[in-house]
Amino acid sequence: MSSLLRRSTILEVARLAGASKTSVSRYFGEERDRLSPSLQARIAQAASTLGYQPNQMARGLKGGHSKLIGMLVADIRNPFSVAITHGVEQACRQYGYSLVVCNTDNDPEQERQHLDLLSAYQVEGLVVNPSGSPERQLHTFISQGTPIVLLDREVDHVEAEVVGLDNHLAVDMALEHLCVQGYQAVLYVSEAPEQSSTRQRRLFRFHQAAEQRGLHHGTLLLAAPDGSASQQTLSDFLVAHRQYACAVLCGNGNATLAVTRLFQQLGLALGKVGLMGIDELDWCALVPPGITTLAQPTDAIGKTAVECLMHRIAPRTSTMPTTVSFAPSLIERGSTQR
Amino acid sequence: MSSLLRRSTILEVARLAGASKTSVSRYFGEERDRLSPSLQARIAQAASTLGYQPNQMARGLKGGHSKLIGMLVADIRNPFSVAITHGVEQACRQYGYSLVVCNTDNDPEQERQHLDLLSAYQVEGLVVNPSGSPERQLHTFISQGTPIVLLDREVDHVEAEVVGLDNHLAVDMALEHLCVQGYQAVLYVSEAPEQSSTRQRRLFRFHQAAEQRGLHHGTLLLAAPDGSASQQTLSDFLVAHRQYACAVLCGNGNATLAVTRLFQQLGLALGKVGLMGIDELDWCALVPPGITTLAQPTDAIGKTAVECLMHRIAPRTSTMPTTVSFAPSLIERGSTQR
DNA sequence: TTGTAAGCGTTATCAC
DNA sequence: GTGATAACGCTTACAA
Repeated sequence: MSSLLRRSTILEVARLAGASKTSVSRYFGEERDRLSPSLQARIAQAASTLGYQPNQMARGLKGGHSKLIGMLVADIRNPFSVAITHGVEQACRQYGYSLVVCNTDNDPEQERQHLDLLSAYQVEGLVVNPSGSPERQLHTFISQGTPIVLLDREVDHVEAEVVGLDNHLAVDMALEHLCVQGYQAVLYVSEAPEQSSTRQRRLFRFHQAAEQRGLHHGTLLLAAPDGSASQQTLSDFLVAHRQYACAVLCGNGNATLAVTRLFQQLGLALGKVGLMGIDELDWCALVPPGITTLAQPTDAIGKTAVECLMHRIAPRTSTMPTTVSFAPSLIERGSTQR
Repeated sequence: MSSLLRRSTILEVARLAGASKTSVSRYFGEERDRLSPSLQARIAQAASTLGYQPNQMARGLKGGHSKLIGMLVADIRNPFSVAITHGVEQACRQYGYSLVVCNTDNDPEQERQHLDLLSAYQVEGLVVNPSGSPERQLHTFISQGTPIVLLDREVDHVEAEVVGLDNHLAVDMALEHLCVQGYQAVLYVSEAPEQSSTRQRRLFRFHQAAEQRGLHHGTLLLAAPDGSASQQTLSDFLVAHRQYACAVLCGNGNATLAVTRLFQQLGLALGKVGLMGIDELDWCALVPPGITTLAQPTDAIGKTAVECLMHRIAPRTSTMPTTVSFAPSLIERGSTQR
């Protein structure tokens, strides 16, 4: 029975095994092989009877090896973020790291605090889905040699890999699909683009590509949560283009949610007025006749982010690219069927 | 400009401020008041020019004060869990603690690993939404004096506060509502109840209360994800009770999702056949005519969990109750309107 | 009010 | 192969 009051230490294991601290340390570190089989056995035995487990705090103290990865999420209640977090966590565990997840609720101040904190815990790497532009602090990490990966959003003047969706491609795929389905006028709906390079990029590409295709188009920036203004903008757009087949393209999951509500408030029939969203959500299949989406490969994105980190933590020969973009996959449903 | 290569240490601050390590330590600890204003000023000055921040690893090592709370989540992709996690994180931050979130994907083995890990990081408290029955390990924490709070699910033989919904009340409220709306036969749908005390409790109370009310009732345990068997069970129930007004009560969010899919596959009209779910979800308002739910006060639950922990970490006069149950709130929508 | 010095549990650097 | 021993950065008696 090993329900001691105190965690046992390396010294106690060493004594019980008739060995030195060093050997026990080696056993639990990278150098187990250097120990003779008999010593290994004794240590294993002693450790198990004592229920010994190395104290990570002490480990982190000496060599700076906290075995911790920090992750900053802009909005943890966003299903997309959750999916990515899930991927990141899995990958971390595979590499023997633990993940400290911090949620910033899109608040730059909280973001700053959390970054300080993660630095205080000596995280060995950082996965950041930025809320603001914490350039200074990220530079601090970089200059200390802590690798950083940016998720989904870039930060000015911070050189780090950026992992995320190929926004250019995503918008193109969306418009292509809408055109094929015969829609002639498209309204793009986005959350406020100021804070997010991804939102800006999608928005910009939308203008560009819609122009190229000769589509009638407009933009709706979501503001007030009650959606009063949005409702007006949407119906104005539909009226102005009533001679065309109209569709709405949503820039992310939140936009899709908001617009679906608007459709219901306005009594619009999905499909008659097309609806398509970037980001796949649980319920997109459930709102009849189903909402067409562009799904992001969230697990792959998370996994890739961690891989970038690992390559930089234990530097190999190959240099990594500075941007990794994934293609979305089209999930076709009734909302884009006229 | 403070972009040094290495984090500066307490010693450097002390030197620059012309003070001792102890004073600097006091300044950043609980004893700032004991220092003379002039000393405080000098230290503040020095610390800020050096960009000093105490190393939490070192702090944790000496006194065991890691300022870390560990949280184990059974399924991080479940919106309910996310909401709770959000609440827990906020509360932790308020108390000056950071949160390490570990997801177990409902896998007892992962759960064990994560518990070992959290213990290795010297977490000062634990919020656990158990996947299995990690009695042994939880006891280890308890015997080391680390307080534990159980979320939503109990674990046999582990004495710890349990924070969650008042399941008894929730089921009663649901049945009451369904009765008032004129439904006479109710099918209860649940995920496998083996692992979860909450699921068991709701299921049990359903039988009991449905019986008391003289309702016709049945049970559907979700198994295969494709839902083939479930579809059969549901339609059988409806056929068997076709002379009554039928409704389905879903035991949690996943069940609601699954059942909503079934309704669509079977072409059932919401309301005609009643549908009600425990757990509120983003999209419940969006599937016409809206799905009636019982919402859990997730923020309150998360906050309470952390408060329990804090009371035990810094023991006060009052003893805490061993169970804290919250009442759900009814959100009435069209799916329970005949 | 302030400082000195002894750890905390581990890893890294040398020796043997 | 194995083992002393000195850090790591901080807290905390104990002095002054």
